[in-house]
Amino acid sequence: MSKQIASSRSPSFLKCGQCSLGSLCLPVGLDGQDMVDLENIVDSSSPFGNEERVYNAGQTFDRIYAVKSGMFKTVIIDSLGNDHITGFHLPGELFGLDAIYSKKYMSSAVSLGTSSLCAIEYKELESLSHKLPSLQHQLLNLMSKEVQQSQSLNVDLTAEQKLAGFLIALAARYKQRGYSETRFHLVMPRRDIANHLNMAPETVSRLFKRFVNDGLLTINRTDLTIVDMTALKEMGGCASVC
Amino acid sequence: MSKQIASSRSPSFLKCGQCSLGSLCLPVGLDGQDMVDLENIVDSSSPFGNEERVYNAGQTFDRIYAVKSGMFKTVIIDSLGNDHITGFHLPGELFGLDAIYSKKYMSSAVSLGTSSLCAIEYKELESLSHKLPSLQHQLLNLMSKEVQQSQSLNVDLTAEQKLAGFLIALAARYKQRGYSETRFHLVMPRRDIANHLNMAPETVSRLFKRFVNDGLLTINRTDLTIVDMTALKEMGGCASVC
DNA sequence: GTAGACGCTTGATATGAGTCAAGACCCCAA
DNA sequence: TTGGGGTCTTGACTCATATCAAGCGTCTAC
Repeated sequence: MSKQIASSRSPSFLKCGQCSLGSLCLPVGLDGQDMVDLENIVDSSSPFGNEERVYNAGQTFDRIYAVKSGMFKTVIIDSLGNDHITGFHLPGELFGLDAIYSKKYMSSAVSLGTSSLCAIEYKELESLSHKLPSLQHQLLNLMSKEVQQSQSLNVDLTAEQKLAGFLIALAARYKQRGYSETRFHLVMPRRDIANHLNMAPETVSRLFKRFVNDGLLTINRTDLTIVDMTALKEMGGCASVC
Repeated sequence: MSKQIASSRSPSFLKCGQCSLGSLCLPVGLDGQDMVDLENIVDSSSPFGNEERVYNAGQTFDRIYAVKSGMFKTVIIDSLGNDHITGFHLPGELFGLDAIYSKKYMSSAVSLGTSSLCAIEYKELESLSHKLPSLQHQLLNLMSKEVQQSQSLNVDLTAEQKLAGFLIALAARYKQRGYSETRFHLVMPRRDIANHLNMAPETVSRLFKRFVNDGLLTINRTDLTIVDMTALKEMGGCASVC
């Protein structure tokens, strides 16, 4: 990828210690010199435009990424050429972790809208983790969370339950980041939501209509408001986040 | 759990350095004193009987487990009471890793047939990982593998593709452990296979019949022989293991 | 042996969600 | 302002797989 990566030393770079996402991201538990050590292995990228690629499946793994702003999706492609969105990544979340074992990216990472991220050389991160117990701890925690989340996506639910669960989880993640949990923008197109949840875009459309009719939410293109959170949670069966 | 756990110092315990699973399990990359250090935090359990529980969902997380012999399944239960088998674990594989983040087990672990395992206090494992770069490396690798695998289970496939993929992956894992990759025992009941793959037991039954009719495999209760691996792989679309 | 239980198989039917096809809406560009 | 391309919605129809309901093995216990 020819994307320009600014060094952490460049003036435009907001260091981890100053970043508002510190409480969600890798720096959890770090301060003083430890924080500086981490900052020194983090590089900040210039923004990505809509649908711009960070890396492609099959590329040699070297870095993991943390979302700084906007949203990224990770997409795997099976041998038949069908693609599947494994996740949408919000600010403070990491992606690329699935490549550690295989040493090459198993998925492609793509920007949704205008988004930016931080890149961390994995080799350096692993070394630094030996020195900094808190960093190792947080890295393992974040990977564990990832395991748990992708496992809970596997449960057999109706389309209705899956979509409700998806919205609840998204709301919770926005809330965690200090945004409204009842009103937010659906950055990704319906097609992407459908793909991620293994359903047809038409089904997503019909379900949204039903949710609106049932007074669970209002929606205007990408502007979504959750009207009855309780009912939505009940419907989703607390599938993802309870 | 009242299960007896023998200390690694007890005579019956086969130490990691002598264990044939060392090349798959945590000890990868360790030797000398490092191996001894690991052995000292590993406890070996007495065998579990069929359907016996190792831990229950909701219990406080303290240990991760490595399968020594037999097979274990991990089961999550959603708020509606439906259970879902997140995985079957073969010798050398770890489970309980999804609990690191949440600090309590998200799933229950259950023995299939007579099986045994090793228990590792997670706190001690994390501490030891600071000291031993190779151990940290392997732990992160195994977690990454787990992420990748559960993600690839999420792709939208037909029942036929899912079952074929499941058998291929199982064959590959047996091969890795020095067993035949074409002939093995299906330790788990049809019901469990169906549950894991999100289908009805009847569908599994019908598909097995079709696979036999099409000359892909022969099956006698739990005794399965893959006759045409190539065709099976093609059918599975290399979904899990290529 | 025989009875009971359990798991597996098989067939008939139902249904949720996919597919196909058309139309509506929205946004941008000229 | 108008035209064109994309995304989203809606309706009609199809199909894969679930569900329901027997029936069949096979194993165990007495």
